[in-house]
This record gives sequence, structure tokens and C-alpha cells, in this order.
Amino acid sequence: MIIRLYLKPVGKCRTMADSENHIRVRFAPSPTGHLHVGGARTALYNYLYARKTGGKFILRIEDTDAKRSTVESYKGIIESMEWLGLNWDEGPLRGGDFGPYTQSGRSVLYHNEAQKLIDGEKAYYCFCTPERLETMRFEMEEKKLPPKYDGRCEGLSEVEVAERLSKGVPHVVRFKMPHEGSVFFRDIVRGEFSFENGKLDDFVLIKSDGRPTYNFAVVVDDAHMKISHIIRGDDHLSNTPRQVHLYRTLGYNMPKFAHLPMILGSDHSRLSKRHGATSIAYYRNRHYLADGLLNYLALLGWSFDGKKELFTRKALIEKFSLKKISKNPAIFDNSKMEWINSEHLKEVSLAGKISLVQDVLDEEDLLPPEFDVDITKPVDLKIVPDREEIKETKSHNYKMSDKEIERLATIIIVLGNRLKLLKDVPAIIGYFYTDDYKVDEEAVRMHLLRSEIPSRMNKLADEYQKLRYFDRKSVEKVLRDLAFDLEIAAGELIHPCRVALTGKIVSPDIFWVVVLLGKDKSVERLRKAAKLYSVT
RNA sequence: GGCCCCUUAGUCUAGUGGUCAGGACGCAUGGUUCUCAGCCAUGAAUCAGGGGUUCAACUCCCCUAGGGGCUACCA
Repeated sequence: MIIRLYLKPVGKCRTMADSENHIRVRFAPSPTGHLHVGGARTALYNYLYARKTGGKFILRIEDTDAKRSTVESYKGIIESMEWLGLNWDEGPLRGGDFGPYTQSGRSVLYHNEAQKLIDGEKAYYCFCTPERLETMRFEMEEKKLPPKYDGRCEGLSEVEVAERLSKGVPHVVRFKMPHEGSVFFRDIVRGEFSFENGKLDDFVLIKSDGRPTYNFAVVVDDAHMKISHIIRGDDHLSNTPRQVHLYRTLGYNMPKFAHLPMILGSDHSRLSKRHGATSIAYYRNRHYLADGLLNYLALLGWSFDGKKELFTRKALIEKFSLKKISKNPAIFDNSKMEWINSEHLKEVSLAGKISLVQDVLDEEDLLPPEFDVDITKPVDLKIVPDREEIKETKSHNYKMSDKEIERLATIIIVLGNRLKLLKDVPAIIGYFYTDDYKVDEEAVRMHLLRSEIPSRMNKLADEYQKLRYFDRKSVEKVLRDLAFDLEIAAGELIHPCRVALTGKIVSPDIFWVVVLLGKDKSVERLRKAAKLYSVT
């Protein structure tokens, strides 16, 4: 026998209090729409990286576009972030040492920084009108030249500038881009980049409404908030050279960059409203599990070992690594997302499921139930979960009695993994709570519209009526005995019975359905079906 | 138009200068069963194309194509 001694590899030596402890990342959405899956994925990676490294996760709202920013979007983003459980350490509602965390509240800072650039002759005022810029751009395109600002206002004398300023001529502040040389930077997922300065133009720093542009505000804020790693969408890769210039000339410390591949719609185009489900709120309203969504989103652009795909939030934090981020854009695949969601739902405790399902029933007005059912006492399952546990999870509008909870618990157990998505709850168990359930015409045609069926249904109803103990075992025996007497296969009774009781062609175990519907309701529906379909 | 990025089955991905190119969703087939789901088993399906370099390329280089991004007083 060989005995091997495994020595735990000694982890990479990390000096305490080294740079690892200064990791600060941020998610910086602009409140111009809902939080969509792409943004959520970016937020997630930032969150994961912060949690993994013990760093700080900051939320900053980039509302520099006065026209497009709305408070509704702002609120929606916050709500979605909270629902996802992407808890930020600093930001709106939380505060922090580097606030305010909304750009509209930091204008003094931007102006001070812009002034420094102007004083150092690294930026200048520009009085060109939008009209002039447009014609200029048009002309340049005509000449097949890259459309860049021509630098006209750069040559303005101090006196001219002062004069126009005092007259209140609308103006912007532009960055003075060097014409020679190039910028270099390194990206954690893409590698090294070098970019010719000549390709860049004198972009605007401060708009004529006094607000900073995105490219200026991000840099100022990231630097002032001491952001160490900028993890953001790939769409900003081309902006990075401009920003690197700003870091350099303002004398800021350069952060590390990690540009994430984009998430695209099924037609390979940028994700937008027309792709339907793109907002986090959409999934929330449909009762998807936040952890399931997060798990799926994590996989869009990142993988652990190519094999393991199901992760709890904790596991995600543990396994996440910027180095394993892929370069290629990913397409959002709803069916896989739903699969992952169902896998997460499988892992939810019974008490948790009861609470979740109750929530959906509640919302669909299926509570309180239209009829009471007393399931025969010894139900062969003794699984009544702790009431306290259920209460803990959520506070519901309708308080279910112990009896009702017990029935719901049994329904959920009987459903088993047929319950994949919570949004389907009304469709798969609605008939347990209301008489107003949808009846599948096709199912009726297949199993009820035959002359011999009504009498069979009535006979079955009679037998059930007589039954003293309405438990699963007895209910099954009665049906099978009846089939035997009638000299037909049990299925000949089972299928019509299912349709009569549920209006559907598929359901959980039919005998459990009978029990959970209760004697009265089962007999009633059986008779009703017999009556309804007797005259053809 | 200019510049930048990306390219392994329908989709998300693993992967190495020599592999039967691995996993997952989805799809198909069979088994279990009262239906469905599940579970088990099986199967179809991939290195965008073309040139190099090399004994050998999916892997390295170049070109082409396709997709995406930036080129705004949007972010």
C-alpha cells in the first residue's frame, strides 16, 4: 500500500496590508434606462471581485446627461441592484468617504480639475457653435478625412477668451490632445494596447451646460474615489486612450483596466428593448431567482474550468477571477438561463419554496383559495415545515392557516422538479386554488369526448364519494379496482380523470391531485365533466 | 469612411504545436411511468475561409470575410 502525504500547497505569499487591501472597484451606470442584463453582469463582476479580494464595491450614478437622466431610472437601477443582492459598500443610500456618489453633485470638482488643465494650458475654451461643428464634420467627411475638431479656438488669445467669456458666449472646454506620439495601456483581459495620439481629437471636457462629459467625469471620479480596477464593458475600450491621457496630465495614479466582452441579442446586435427581456426588473417581476440570474450572467464571459456551471453566490465569489474572463461577445440565451434558474430552485428549502410559491399565488389573486380543502389527516408525508421558517422569508399579504400551509407544502412536494420556474405556478397548480382555471380544449377532445367516458366519470365519482379515508393509497385502489371491474386499463380512467380535475393533459401524480383537491372538489369536478360532455 | 476589438456545434464555454477537440443548455432516440417533469442511457452537431511557418496547426504569422465598438456638447 502506498501512502501519500499530501501537503497543502502554500498559498501565494501575500504580505498583509499590501495592495490587495486597497482594491476598490465600481459600477457606474447612467440613469437613462432600466438596469439591463449587460449592466448587471458588469456590476456582478465588480461585486465578485471586490468580495473575493476583500476590497470595496462602489456604486456611482453617472447622470451628466441632463436630457436623458431620469429619477425613475435612478430608482429602478437601485431597486434592481438591491434585488440582485449586489450590495455596494459606498454609494447612494449608503454614503461613504468619497461622496457624493452622484455626478450631478460633484460639479465643483470637475470645474476645479478643468481649471487646472486650462491654467496649465492642457485645455482651452471653445466657442464654436454646434452648427459650425456639424458643417466642419460634414466637410471633413467629404474630403474623406477622419472627422476631428480642427482646433480653431485653441489659437484664441487670452484677451479674446476673456472678452467672450464676459459676454457670456456659450462655450465648452476642450482637452488639448498632443498630435505626436502614442499612448500605451494594459488591459487585464485584452493585453497591451498602443494608440496613436494623432487619431484622437480635442474632445470636450465640460459641456456648454456646465456639466462634464463622460470621458472627463469618469476619470476625475475614478481617481478621486481611488478606484483601483476599472471593470467595465468593452464599449469603453476605444475611450480608454483618451482617458489615459487625462490620468497622465492630471497626475492621477493609473488604475488597472479590465474590459468585458459585450452581451448581445440573439441577432448578434447590441442588446436593446427590441430583444424583449433585457431588464432585470422583467426577471424580477416574473419571479426568477436573483441567484439563478446572477449565476447565468456570471457564465456570460467567464468560466471556472469549463465544466462546473452551477454556482451559489458564495461559490461565485470564491471562484471568480478576472484572468478567466473571455474576450468574445456572448449572446444571451434564455433557455439556458431558465435551466440554471430551475436548478437553483431545486436547491431552495421546502419552507423557502412555500414562501416563494405563496408569493406568486398571492400576486395572481389565487389567495385566499376559492374553496377549502381538508386533506385527510394522516397524509403519508410528514413534512410540515416550521412555520417560523416560512414567516421569516417573507411577509405576505395573505396569511395562510397551518392547514393551508400543510396543503401547499404537500402540493410542492408532489410537484417535485416539475416546478421549474415560479412564473409557471399559476398555470401548473392554479386548479388547486380556483375553479376558474384554464381548460385545454385539446385535452378534452383527447380524453373526455367519448360516449363511454361520462358514465365512467360518474362511477368514479360515486366510488370516491363513498370513500371514508381519502388518502392517496385508498384513492388509487378505488380507481384501479373500478378499472378492473370495468375491464379497462387503469389509464382509461386516469387520463379522463386528470382532464376533468385539472383541465390539463399533464399534472403531477393523479392520485395526489385527487387527494389534494379533496373529496368534495374531486367528486364535484368529476360529475361536472360527466355532465358537460355527456351529450355529444 | 477611419481606427480598435472579437471569431471553437444553434447558444455559453474548456483546450494544447501531435487530444477520439472536453463540458453545459438546447435538440433527437430509447428505458423507467398514469401524463408530464425528472432520472438513466445513447445520438446528431464545432475549430469562419484562404494562404503561409512547421515533420506536424484548432493552436503561431498574414490576408479575407463576418460581427461588435469608438469616431457626440450619449454614456
